[in-house]
Amino acid sequence: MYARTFIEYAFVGGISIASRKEVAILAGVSEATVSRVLNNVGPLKEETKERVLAAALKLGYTPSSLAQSFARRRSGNLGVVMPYLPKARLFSTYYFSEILSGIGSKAREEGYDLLMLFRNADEPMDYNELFKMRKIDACIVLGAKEDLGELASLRRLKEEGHPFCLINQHFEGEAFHEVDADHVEGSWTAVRHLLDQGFTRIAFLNGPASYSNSRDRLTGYLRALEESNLPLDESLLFEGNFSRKSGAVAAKKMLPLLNEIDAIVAANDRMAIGLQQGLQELGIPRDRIPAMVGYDDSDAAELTTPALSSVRVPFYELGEIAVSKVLELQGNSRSEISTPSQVIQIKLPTELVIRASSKSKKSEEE
Amino acid sequence: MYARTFIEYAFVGGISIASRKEVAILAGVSEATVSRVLNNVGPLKEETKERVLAAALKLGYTPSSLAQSFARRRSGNLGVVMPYLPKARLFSTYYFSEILSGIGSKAREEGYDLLMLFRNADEPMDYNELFKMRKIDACIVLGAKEDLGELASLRRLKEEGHPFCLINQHFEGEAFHEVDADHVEGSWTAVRHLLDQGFTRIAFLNGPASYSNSRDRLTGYLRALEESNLPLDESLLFEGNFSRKSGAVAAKKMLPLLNEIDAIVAANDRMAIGLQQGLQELGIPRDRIPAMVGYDDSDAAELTTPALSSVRVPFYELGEIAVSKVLELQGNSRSEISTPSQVIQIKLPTELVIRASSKSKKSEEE
DNA sequence: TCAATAAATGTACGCGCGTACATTTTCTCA
DNA sequence: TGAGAAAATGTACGCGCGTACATTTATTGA
Repeated sequence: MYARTFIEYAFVGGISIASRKEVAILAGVSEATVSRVLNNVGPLKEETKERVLAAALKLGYTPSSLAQSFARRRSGNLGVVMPYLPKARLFSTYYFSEILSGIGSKAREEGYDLLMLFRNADEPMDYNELFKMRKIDACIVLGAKEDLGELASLRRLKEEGHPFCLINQHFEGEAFHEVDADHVEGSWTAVRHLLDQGFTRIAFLNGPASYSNSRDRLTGYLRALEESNLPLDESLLFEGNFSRKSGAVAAKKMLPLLNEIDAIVAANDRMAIGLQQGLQELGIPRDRIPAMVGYDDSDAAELTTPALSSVRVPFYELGEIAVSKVLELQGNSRSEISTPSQVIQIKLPTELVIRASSKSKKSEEE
Repeated sequence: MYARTFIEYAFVGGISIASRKEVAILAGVSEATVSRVLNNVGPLKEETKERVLAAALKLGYTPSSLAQSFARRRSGNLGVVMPYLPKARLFSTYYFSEILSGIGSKAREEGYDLLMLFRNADEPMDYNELFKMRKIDACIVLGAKEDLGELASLRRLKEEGHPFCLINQHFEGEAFHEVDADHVEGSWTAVRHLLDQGFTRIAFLNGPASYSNSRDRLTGYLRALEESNLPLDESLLFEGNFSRKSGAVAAKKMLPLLNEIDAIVAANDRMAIGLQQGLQELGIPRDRIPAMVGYDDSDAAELTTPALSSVRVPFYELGEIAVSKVLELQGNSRSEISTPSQVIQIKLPTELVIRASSKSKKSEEE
C-alpha cells in the first residue's frame, strides 16, 4: 500500500515539510495551478494567485529543487573544474580565487548553483560522465593544459555537444570556446616597458610550455624584441612551474649570466618573487638585482621589497564572461534550430601596473 | 499520449543517452535487477551481474544523478557557505583556499559534491531554505560572525535539525557544532615567544571582536602577559579588519607610541605585513621596527622582508574534519534512534613558525 | 524425494514536480 | 442574449530511479 491516506507529511530533520498538494488543498485549487502560480506560467486570475501565495507562505512551502531538476531534466548547476590541489599550490591561489569570485557572482545572478569539481593531476577527468549523470548543465574548465588525456576528454565533450568553456587556455586547432586574457599583449607591454626604461638585456622566466598562455607570453616577448631590432638570446630564456620555488631555482641559473642581464620578465608574480628572493639570498646586492616585471598583479606584488611591477589580468571578469557565454550556449542548445553557433574565443586586455621593481637605476636615484 | 512506443532515446546535446530500461532489455532482466546490480543490493547471481554490467558498458549507461537524488531524496551535495567577496577580500584568500582544499578532498572521498553558496554581507542567508529545497544534505559555514541575522539563521537551522558545522567561529552559549583552531593557545604561544626573546612591551593588533577567534586571541595574549606578571596596557591594543590596509592604518596609530612598543602580535599575516610596510613608509628605520609575529602562516609570510614569523593554523585539516563530522551527523540523523548526539566542538593545535621578523635585535646581530 | 527454506528475480509504485491536453468559466460583440 | 473566443483551471501522466512486496527458482535436509 503506497497511497497516502490523506495528508501525510514528509519529514526532514524532524520537521515536517509541506508539499504542493497541501498548498493546493489549502488554497482550494489544483496542484497544477499551484505550479503555475509559482512559476508564473499561463494566464492566472489575480485573486487565485494571491490565494495560492498566501497558502504557500502559511505552510512554509518551498518547491523541492530536487524534484524540479528532475522534472525539468536540468540540474541548475554550473560545473567548475579546478585542478586538484591537495597540498601543492602550483597556481597562485590569487588566480583562482579571483576567477571563482567572478564565476560565482555571475552564476548566482543567472540563477545557477556552482558545483566544484576537482580534477586529479594524474588521471584525466571524464567530463562527459558529469553531463550524462546530469550533475551539471554546463561547465567551466580552469587550469587545463595541453595533455593528451585532457584534450581527449574535451574533444568528446565537444562531440557530444555539451556546453563548456575554457578559461586561460587555448588548444591550437581545436574549436573550443575559450575566454582568456591577451597574454601576447601583456607580455609585450611588460617588455616594452623595460625597453623604454633603457634595458636591453631582458631575460624571460616563463611558465611551462604546456600552457598556451606561456606560449603566448613568449610570443609577446619575442615580438617586442623584434620590434626593437634586438636579437633573441636563447640563453636568456628560462622556465619555471609558476611556483616561488621555481623562481628561486631560476635565480641560481641566472647567476652566472647576471652581467648580461639588466631586466627580467616573469610569467607570474610568485616566480618573480622567488627570483627576487633567490638572488638576494645568493648575495646579490640590491642595486645589482635586475629590474623586474611580474605577471598577474596579485596581492603579493605589493608585499615585496621593492614592490613588484606586474601585468594585471582581469581574472574576475574572465570568470564573469565565461559564465555568460557558457550559459548562452546552454540556452541555445535547447532551441531546435541550434545554429552551430560560432566558436567563442575572447581575449581581454591586460594592464601593466608599474611599481618600484622595474624602475631604471637612474630614475630610482632621482 | 505519453507512453513511449518501445525504445525511444532521450537526447542531450544531440547524443542519445541510454536508460535503465534499455540496459534491462539488452541484459534480459528486469529494470529492478539492473538497479540491484549497479547498487550492489541484495543477493545476485554472479552471471546476472556480469550480463548487466556488460550491457551497461555496451550502451554507455550511467544512472542519472538527478533521478537518483530524487528517488533517494538526498541531493548528495555538501553546501559550503562562504562570505561573498565580489571585490573586497576581507579574509585572506589563503585562508579560504586552504580550507576549501581540505573540504574538497574529504567530500570527494565521501562521495559528496561541493555546492558553493555565497552569503551576501548585508542580508543574512536563509540556510533553511537550502535544505528545504533539498539542494544540500549538510553544510559547512565559513566566515560566520556574531551578527544577529546570522545567529538567528543558524539557530533555526539547528531547531530544524539540519546537519551543519561552523569553521573558525564559536557562538557563546549556542551548542553548535564547531571546528576551530586553538587560537587562545596560538596567540599565547606567539606572545610567549616574544617574551622569551626579552620583549616586554608587546602590542596586539587584533581582528574585529565580532569574530570569536579574535576574542580567543585576546584571551591568549592576556594570559601570556598575566603569567609573566606583566600588566595589561590597553593603549597597546589595536583593532583592524584583517586587511593589509587596516594594518597600515594601525601603523599610523602606533607611531606616537613606538617608544613604548618593542614587539607586536597581529591577528593575521596581512595585517602584520600592512603594519611592517606602514611603519616603513612612515619613515621608521628598519632596526627600529618592532619584532613581529603574524598569524595564519600564509604564503605571504615568506614574501616579506624580513620574513614574518607566524602562527600556523591547520586550515586544510579544519576543512577535512568539518566534512567528516558534518557527514557523520548526516548519517546519524537518518537512523531512527537519533541520539541527541553531543555537540562537536573541536580545537586543533596551532604551531608557531619562527622567522626573521621576531628575532630580538641581539640575536639578529649574531 | 519432497517439503521447507533461501536465493534470485520480477512487479508495481512512489518520489514532487512540469506541462500537454481537456474542461470549465468568463468575456466579447454582434 | 447567445454563440464563439479567450481566459482560467483541472486532469493525467511522465521524468528515471529505489525499493517493498510478490513470485519464481535453487538449495537444503530429513
